[in-house]
Amino acid sequence: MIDTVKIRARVVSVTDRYHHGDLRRALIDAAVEAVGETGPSALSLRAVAKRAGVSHAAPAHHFGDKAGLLTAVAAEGFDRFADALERAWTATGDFDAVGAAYVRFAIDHRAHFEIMFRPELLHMDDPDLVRASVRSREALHRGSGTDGPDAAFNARALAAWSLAHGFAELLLAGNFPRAVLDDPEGAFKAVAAATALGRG
Amino acid sequence: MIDTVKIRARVVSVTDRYHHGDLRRALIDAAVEAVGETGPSALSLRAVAKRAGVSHAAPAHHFGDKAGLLTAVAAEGFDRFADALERAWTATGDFDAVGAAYVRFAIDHRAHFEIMFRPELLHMDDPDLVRASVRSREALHRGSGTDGPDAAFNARALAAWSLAHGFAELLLAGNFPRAVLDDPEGAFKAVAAATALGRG
DNA sequence: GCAGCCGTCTTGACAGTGTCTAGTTTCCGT
DNA sequence: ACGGAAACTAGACACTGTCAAGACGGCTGC
Repeated sequence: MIDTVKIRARVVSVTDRYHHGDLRRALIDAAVEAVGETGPSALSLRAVAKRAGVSHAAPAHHFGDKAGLLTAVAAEGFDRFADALERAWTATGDFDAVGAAYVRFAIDHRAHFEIMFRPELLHMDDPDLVRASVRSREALHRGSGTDGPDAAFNARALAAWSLAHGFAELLLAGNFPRAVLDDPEGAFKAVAAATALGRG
Repeated sequence: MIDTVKIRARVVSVTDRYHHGDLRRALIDAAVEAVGETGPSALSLRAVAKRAGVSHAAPAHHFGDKAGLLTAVAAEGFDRFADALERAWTATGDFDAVGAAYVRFAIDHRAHFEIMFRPELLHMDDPDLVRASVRSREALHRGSGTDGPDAAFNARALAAWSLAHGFAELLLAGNFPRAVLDDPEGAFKAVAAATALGRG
């Protein structure tokens, strides 16, 4: 308890010091914020630095370059994504719910999601990114009832993934009517039902 | 015949003149080329201008700004997209083929496709873009057997669109194994078959 | 046939961008 | 207490998109 207080005090007071304390974390948060406001294309590294209250070159020290920062965001996103999918699967045990969680994540963590599937913005060979993205792929395969060694070649697995991903992408891009936006998870379940991919 | 020759000769010889002749067309082509090489995020208006052999500010005159150029590319893309979907539908009359055409288009016209569904890069209120995108949406609804007044709210229509779109996006982003890349249309048909969305 | 207009394109400038280098500040192990 | 290493700053560079002003040339009205 004493430790907790100590650490909190340190983190707070540390903000205006030369050594930030946890600048890496702060930069990721600032990047997520900025992406949430302006989209990933318009993201400026200098604006992120300013938001975190550090000099314009500080991000490069922690992430190498712009793609490095986005890679860190994507990796964090994939980890939370895997958590969400696993949670939905263990709670309900059917694909409808996992797919709905897929869509829900895209909406609630839009900034992360908009970066996660953009290879040209990332360092695709980053170990953390690879680990996290494999983790969420596995969670999804489990959730679509297509677990196993050759899940990648399984038509059912590809169908489940494509359906959820396409739904999420089209939704975020503004291609769906109001009714879908009002109840995205319900809409997705209706869509999944229309494909007989329902329970798996 | 004489006219054709005359026009061709004019277009060719006109390239190095002060008045380009069809700079608008040339800039769109150059943009598509550049996007195909470097992706949409790294697209530089100045690089496009250089590629077309004109000054760096020439694009702005025809398209207003960068988003204007991309909007023109997207509109052209949606028109060709609608053509392709309509062709597949009238030729075969089933959804499998229309979905396969969806995927085929994303691969063959990757540069167009990568721009078409990125609202933050476009002027979404551009009349040409709206017209063309509505056209391809209608073609798709026809192709998924969900034509009619309330097609947008039809779960089956959303399912078909989501499936094809998700498959295409995931494929382009490099998330599918080699086997899928070798025969994308066949893979999609197998995926569609797994959903009971097969014939419509 | 030719004067002038207007659309087409160029030139130059500006603020903002990512990234590199060198330098300054601070922490931490000894 | 001190020396090395890590964290961060400051300045510079080439490049970006956009804007204003000007140069050019095809077309229309006479």
